[in-house]
Amino acid sequence: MEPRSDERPLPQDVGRAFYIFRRGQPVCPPAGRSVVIVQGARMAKQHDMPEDLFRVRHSLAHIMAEAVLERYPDARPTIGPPVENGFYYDFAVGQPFTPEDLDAFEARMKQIVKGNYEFKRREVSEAEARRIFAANPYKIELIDGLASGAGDDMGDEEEAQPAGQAISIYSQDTFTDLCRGPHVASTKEINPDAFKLTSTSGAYWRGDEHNAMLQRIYGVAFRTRRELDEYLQRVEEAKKRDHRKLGRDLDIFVFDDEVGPGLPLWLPNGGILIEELERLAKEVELRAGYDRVRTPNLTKEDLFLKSGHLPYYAESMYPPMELEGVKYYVKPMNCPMHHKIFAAKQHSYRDLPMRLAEYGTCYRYEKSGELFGLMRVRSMQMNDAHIYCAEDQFEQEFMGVIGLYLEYFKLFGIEKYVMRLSTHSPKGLGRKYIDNEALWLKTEEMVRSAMTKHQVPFVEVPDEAAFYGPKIDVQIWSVIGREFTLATNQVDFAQPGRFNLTFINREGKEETPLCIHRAPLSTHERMIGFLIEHYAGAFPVWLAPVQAMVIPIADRHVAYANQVAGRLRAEGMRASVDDSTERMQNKIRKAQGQKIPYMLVIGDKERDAGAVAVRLRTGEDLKAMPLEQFIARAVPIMKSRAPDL
RNA sequence: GCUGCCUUAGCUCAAUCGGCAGAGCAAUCGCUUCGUAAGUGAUAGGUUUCGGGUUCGACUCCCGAAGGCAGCUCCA
Repeated sequence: MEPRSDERPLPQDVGRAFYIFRRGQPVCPPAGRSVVIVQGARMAKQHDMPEDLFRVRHSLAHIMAEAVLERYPDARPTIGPPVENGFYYDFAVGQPFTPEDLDAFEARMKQIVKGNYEFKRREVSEAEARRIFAANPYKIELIDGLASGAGDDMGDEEEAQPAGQAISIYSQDTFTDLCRGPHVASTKEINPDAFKLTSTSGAYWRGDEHNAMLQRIYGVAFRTRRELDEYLQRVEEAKKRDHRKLGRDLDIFVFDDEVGPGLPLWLPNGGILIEELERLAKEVELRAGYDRVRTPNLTKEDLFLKSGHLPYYAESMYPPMELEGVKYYVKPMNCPMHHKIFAAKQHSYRDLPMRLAEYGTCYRYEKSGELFGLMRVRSMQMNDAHIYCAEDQFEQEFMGVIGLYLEYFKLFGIEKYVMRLSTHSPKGLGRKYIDNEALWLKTEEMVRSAMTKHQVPFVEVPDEAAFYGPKIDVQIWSVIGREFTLATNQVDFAQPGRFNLTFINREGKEETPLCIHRAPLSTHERMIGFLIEHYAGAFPVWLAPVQAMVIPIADRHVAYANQVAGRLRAEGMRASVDDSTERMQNKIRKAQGQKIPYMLVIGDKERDAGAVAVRLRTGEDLKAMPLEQFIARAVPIMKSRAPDL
């Protein structure tokens, strides 16, 4: 088996796809609980990770604040929670921190830890808390929140505390912080060699870009030096399979400054990946009853006004071009045009469900800082389709799409993902979301019950829906740990009405269909970015840009090598001949570097016997075998899209 | 977009205090014709990302822009 994208271990004891999200990050389950809530998960936060680590990380955040305040007395600590692998603390401070600051903070923290200071908890009245933190407007704001029953310095606003509950403060050495705890009893519980400050960055107060920007310092912390080293090692290893690096090494894609940021150029090897994925999608979608359509990359403004996209998405659309007084937009999604295709004909209930598929190319003007290799780009080709169905067909259609997800994940061996039911939030109605709460609740329940009935595990996260309806997103992680939505399955109760889409039902009356937006194979960009990392560049045979490299040992073997490659190509394999003047060893090394599945070495013996000596990229040497025998082995593996070699 | 950092040959990186811009790999041309992860010689490759400034002199210092990286925000 080829390596999978698993170097960022999931919390232990957690069933796959069964863990909890907090602020979009998966977090550990309560100690001793192996399966966790699927819906509306809210939990006592001190149990998000083993409690001793939670205390250590949380306490280190306070100790870091002490070190920061010693060096910068004007800094104002704001919020500093433990997080996966460590902790951070956000400070309001005049000057951003420098790498030298970090070194100094870390050195000072080690001293403090070795000082064996006690962490003392004290409960204070609201008035006293206001006195203690009078010089820190951020803490005062937190106290305001506590007094009114909102969150605390963990930044977890959803987890409301009863109003009027006692306010607690924690002190160690010279530092006192507003804090719920818990903490270590003494700094001697902290291993001074098992933590490290890793980075600084800007971060908005309370995660809102309209607020002031604070300076965040991240640290990682573990129980032992060894665990810390292992973590740092894992991070280094992960960088090696970063799709941005492998994409260049394997000649899959490039970015060019003169073309523009976020606009990838697919090299021939990338072109092959795209072709293979589209071939897969077309086969699967043909079987699943989809019709393929094609639509323009450009449409008049009116269409996006009608769809309702412009008010919500204008910021991430390329600005319009105006011709003869008419504004045209480059499309950021295909749906409005698919709706128009549905509307082009009158439909009977007998036509439904109607499934319109298109690998459409869309353009979205993502903010510059949001671009990320292939995972977040400005031009993308989506595995898009829209399913128009009657309400009583919804469950089957929606779960049919989920079935496609699962089929693809099995094919690719994707095991680390989470399905997320993204729902609306009441406060976003009319702003982020279509203002029809009844329909939200109804469609959310439709999805929830369909998923539950079919026993597909999911987590539920409010305020993540599309503007037109709830959705099931499939969350995956890039090799460096960033979370992305890979695939999506969205309910749309808004656009069919806006487009006056109707069908004639059994009673002979007009009825508005539901629409399901879905993209199980994501976009080519994100899917391939993910697959590069998932396979660490060692693609299964069917995806490998070069499937077999024929390696003649000496010049006199080149003619036969070309013959072999020709025979393989006749079987539909992508085979090349390395006829460079290098030695065989060097040719093998290069082919290994390109992660080519099969290396076929050819010398006198093979030429004379009509054979090939097969070396797999795993290093395994299958020795010489008749060419036809190799074909009998490899071609079925290729055609069946098997993971084997 | 915001905060910080970075940008030297196709790639990975050097260049002392401001004093002649270098190496490995890759590429090209030879020699070598080899049995499972680097044979060998030579050649070429640079307006040090771009635009200003300071200086006798700038890869090096200052200002601005572009692109990238980390995080925030946002997202397929």
